[in-house]
Amino acid sequence: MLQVSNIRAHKEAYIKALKKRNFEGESILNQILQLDEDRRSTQTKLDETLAEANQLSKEIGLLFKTGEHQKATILKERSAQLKDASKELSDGLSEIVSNLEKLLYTIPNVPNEIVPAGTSEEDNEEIYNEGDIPVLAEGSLPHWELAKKYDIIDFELGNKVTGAGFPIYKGKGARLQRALITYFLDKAAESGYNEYQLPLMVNEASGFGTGQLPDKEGQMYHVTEDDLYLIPTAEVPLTNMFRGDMLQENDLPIACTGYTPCFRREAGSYGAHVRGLNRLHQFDKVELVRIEKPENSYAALDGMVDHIKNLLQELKLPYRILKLCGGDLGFTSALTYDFEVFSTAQDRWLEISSVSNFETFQTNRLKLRYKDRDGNKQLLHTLNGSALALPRVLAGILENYQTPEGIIIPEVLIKYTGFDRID
RNA sequence: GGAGAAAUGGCAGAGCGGUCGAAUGCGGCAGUCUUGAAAACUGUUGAGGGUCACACCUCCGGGGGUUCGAAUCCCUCUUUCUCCGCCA
Repeated sequence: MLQVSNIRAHKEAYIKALKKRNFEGESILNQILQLDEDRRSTQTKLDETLAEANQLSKEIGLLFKTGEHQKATILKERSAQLKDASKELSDGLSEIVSNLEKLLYTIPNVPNEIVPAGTSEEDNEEIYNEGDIPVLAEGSLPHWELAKKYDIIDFELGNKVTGAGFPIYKGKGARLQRALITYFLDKAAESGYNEYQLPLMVNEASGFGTGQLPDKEGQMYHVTEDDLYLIPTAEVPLTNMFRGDMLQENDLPIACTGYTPCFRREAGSYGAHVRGLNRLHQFDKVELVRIEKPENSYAALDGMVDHIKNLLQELKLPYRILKLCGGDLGFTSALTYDFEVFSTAQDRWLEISSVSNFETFQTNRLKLRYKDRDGNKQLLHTLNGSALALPRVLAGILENYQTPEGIIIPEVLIKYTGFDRID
């Protein structure tokens, strides 16, 4: 959520930047500024009325003490008038504030100046790539065929137990998953991230804090009986641990990580591109979250990119990094880099990580601030990134490491899997 | 799930329906003293809105009510603790 004070100060720049994500902001920003004016003037009137009522109450109290009941009764009438007036003003104020917030919720984050304009993923900029795309032997298979051939992932069984999009990993498939999780967590610890084990359901306030609510309820599974939401990513519990906090300068930066299953409804996604592990309702992911002072957040974003690069180098998977264009940028993000692994047998790139700086967009909702050396309170910046999302990494490993003798396990994983080949 | 008790500032802990945004202690910050530190002493120290700055307004778990006036009374929800039940 943008800050009204910033909208006032940078209106023209914001309108221009929002155009990069094809958001026409001029009229809505003007409405917001107008509502904010109304808010303040109504608040002032209300304050004056309440001040008079407070004063009056004190006088009435004194009159009762001195036994001047008649005078007190006269003042009580005035007090009743003030009460009516303040009721009206405060109702009006609530309505203005609620309208103001409704508008604020509809505005996406302002893209960073280096974000390219664009309308879809076609316009994302490839900024880096690494790793050779292997030339596979004749008869090489897509990962869902390999999964079946080696009996390591059972899609039908998951379909039977739960439904489409809930695969069951079996045997070496399950162990490979567990190996990847441990490997990713160990690497995160090496980079200074503190590990957490998190709730998989969150309350409404948390969904709101990170921007899943309101409006994007459809992405999350909702447990209506208890009004809880299954997390679509560990970002939600990780970031919301700090909701409402006032941190000290020496608490910063905060770097935390957690492995969780992630649940996504993905309503309306069907077709060939969601086959196999490409898109699931439940998948595993190790997530990184950082809370940074504003002046450090972009350096921290680069650090996260380096961390993920290192994972892919060690796994020896061919990958590329994209800088998302305005049209493809998530609602809450100011700058996002996507990592994609090449799926050789499918001949397409699969997104396996998304790393973003949200600047103050989340912290403004979370009321997450710190006190700087001079005692000034400032909103912090939040960042997060997947490191990594398991299913597509698994897909990449299966497809890129397939040989006629079976699937070779990447070197770095062997100490975690305890086997070096799936056959 | 049932019965009872509680929820106050960073923490601990007072608080009669009317100068209570809230005693006191600890902690934090600043100063005096000291070569330095500790101790001692003095001062200061919640958040949000608003203002050039004051004034002023709001907040004592959340919401509602009674009253001229509520941290204080009533209703309700949530959470925590104790006891009982159930349970990996």
